[in-house]
Amino acid sequence: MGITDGRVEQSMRIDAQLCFALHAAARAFDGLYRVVLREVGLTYPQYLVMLALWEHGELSVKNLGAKLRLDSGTLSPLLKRLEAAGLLERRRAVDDERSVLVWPTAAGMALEPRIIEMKARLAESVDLDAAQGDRLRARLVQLTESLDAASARLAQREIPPK
Amino acid sequence: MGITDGRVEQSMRIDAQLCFALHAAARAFDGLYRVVLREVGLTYPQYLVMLALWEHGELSVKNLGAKLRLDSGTLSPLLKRLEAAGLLERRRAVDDERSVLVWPTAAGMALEPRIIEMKARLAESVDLDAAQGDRLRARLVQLTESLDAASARLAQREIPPK
DNA sequence: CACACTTAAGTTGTGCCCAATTTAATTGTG
DNA sequence: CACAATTAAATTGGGCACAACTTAAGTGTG
Repeated sequence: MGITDGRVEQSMRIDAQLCFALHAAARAFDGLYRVVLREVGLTYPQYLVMLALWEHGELSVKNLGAKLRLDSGTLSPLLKRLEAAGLLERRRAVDDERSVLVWPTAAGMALEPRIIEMKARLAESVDLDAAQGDRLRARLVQLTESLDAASARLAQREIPPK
Repeated sequence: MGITDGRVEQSMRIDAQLCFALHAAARAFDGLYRVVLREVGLTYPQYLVMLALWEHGELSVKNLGAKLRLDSGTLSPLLKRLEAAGLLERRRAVDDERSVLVWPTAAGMALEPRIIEMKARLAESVDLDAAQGDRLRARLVQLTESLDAASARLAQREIPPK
């Protein structure tokens, strides 16, 4: 294959890819959530938005994006769909007309207990020790941070002249 | 918030979500790869396809899908784009006209050393111990399996009548 | 005050992902 | 052999993710 270092070549194998394993696991989780979320008519990202709103009551699009790591290009149409579904409302903030506030409607709030019940069923179905899962989660958060830092360094190096 | 069990409510918090951490890490990895893959004009899924082709030389769309966990709905247009870019070729298999075989062109093969060099730069930029990374990968593979098993169980329960 | 700069959402375009459906080829069974 | 069932790709449609750009609102400095 035109390379001499066995270790480098080894690192090219798909099943050795941490990145690939990460994607596969994320998609597997997605698939599982999709099955149960279909009952309430939500997609996984929509579920994350509702989760954030149940926790915080009201959020600006910007804050929501920061929490979910999504930009307005993704959120704007997604929020529009949730608004059309009657689960949340949107209004420009009075003190700063640039920002848009989002909060759950009564129907949106009514969804929470159903989702909690659903998650209980899910947790039961997946064989995953809670403590172990939390350790894994912590390692993923740490990984995300170091990846973001690396991205920032690379981006900076690519556009170095101010 | 209308629920009495503190632990259940705790499990609703976004930052407690393994699933969310997984997504965020996958997207962070994606972002990092995007920066460097842009130089060679590949997206991350396209890169995975090329990786599989460098390793196996020739694959059917079905086999490719099994390895990458993608279906024809995703692969068909993606492969079409890679073909248009001159990186691979496609042809119906002679022994079974249903299946389509895919293999890298010379230009596609020529990309491999560039990618290897690129990955070396990446590895250097990300602060990640190799052994630790591999342990994490193994746990993710295991998680994926148990999630898939749970999905299969749920799907079966939902459409029980034969 | 004026004007450049910055910030927040939204829009557009490209690509990915999946579900559902379609088409064509192959296989299995009476 | 005939014909139902299965299989492999491709297509269609909805939604997510991001880059690049636009618009409008706020900020800061001369």
